[in-house]
Amino acid sequence: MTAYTPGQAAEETGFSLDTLRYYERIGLLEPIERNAVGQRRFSDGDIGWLGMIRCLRDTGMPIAEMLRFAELTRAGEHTISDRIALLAAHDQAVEDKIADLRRQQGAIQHKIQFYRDVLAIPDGLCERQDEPAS
Amino acid sequence: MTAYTPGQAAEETGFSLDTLRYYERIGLLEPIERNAVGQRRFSDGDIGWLGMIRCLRDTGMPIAEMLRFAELTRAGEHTISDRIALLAAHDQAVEDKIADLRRQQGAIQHKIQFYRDVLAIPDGLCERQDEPAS
DNA sequence: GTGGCACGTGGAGCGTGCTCCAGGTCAAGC
DNA sequence: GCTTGACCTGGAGCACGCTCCACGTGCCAC
Repeated sequence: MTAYTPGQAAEETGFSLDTLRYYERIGLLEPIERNAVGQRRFSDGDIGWLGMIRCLRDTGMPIAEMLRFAELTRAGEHTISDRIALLAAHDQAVEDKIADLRRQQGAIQHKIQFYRDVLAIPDGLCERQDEPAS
Repeated sequence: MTAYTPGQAAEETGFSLDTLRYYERIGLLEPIERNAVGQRRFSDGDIGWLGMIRCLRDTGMPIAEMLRFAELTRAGEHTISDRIALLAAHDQAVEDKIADLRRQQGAIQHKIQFYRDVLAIPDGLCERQDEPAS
């Protein structure tokens, strides 16, 4: 079982030192172990949990909901179905978000093509270009 | 050519009245036409532009970059290739974001499956469940 | 023993993107 | 003529998620 200094934990997880302290402060991390002089020593478990946090965060889960997940996790095995529900809802939210992004991306690509077409028109032939609605 | 009251424009575009005024204030919209008593009347062109804004906003473009796009658009046709470049870069950013979401979604689904497996283990057979790294 | 460095704490501050508020104008309806 | 409602303005305030700061400790190298 490795112990990570704050610097190593930051390196490993990609969170800044301040963010790690912040997450501990708000209870997203449970209190991190300390060495003799009071400095944090992150465990493998902490690093793993931070991986989960990063995953949830990067998929757009707000901190409040991550906190709820953290609390469920701490509360023990009887909360597993709640955790499944929470994650499944989030999974669906991510699915929806991706579908939305794809849709909007289509509009952007359409617009790019519109501009390309405008550029392709020889100068004299171009009376007046009005932009389409979106 | 229809004219939209602020309320209608909000309805049509999904932006709040305050947001519409805010966008005009910061220059994301050019100054909206006013009627005799100083109330805004949005044109079809405004509504179309707001559709573009919504599309860019919802795909995560920061306001500063939308402002740049707005300025290019106002500057005239000689900026079209710049606009293409801007939109193409954003299109790529959206593509990357989607790929990222898919990757992280995989991890979430993996975790859900892990929890489902835990639930499937009959009570006595379960010595101790440690969570995987993520 | 002096620097430099990695860490600690509590609390303030910040960037983004709105959102709200007080106080006022006009038009329409009762 | 009074209320209601949609709008106006300038400016303050807010939610979120960090990020920075001042000041202090302990350890190691020179």
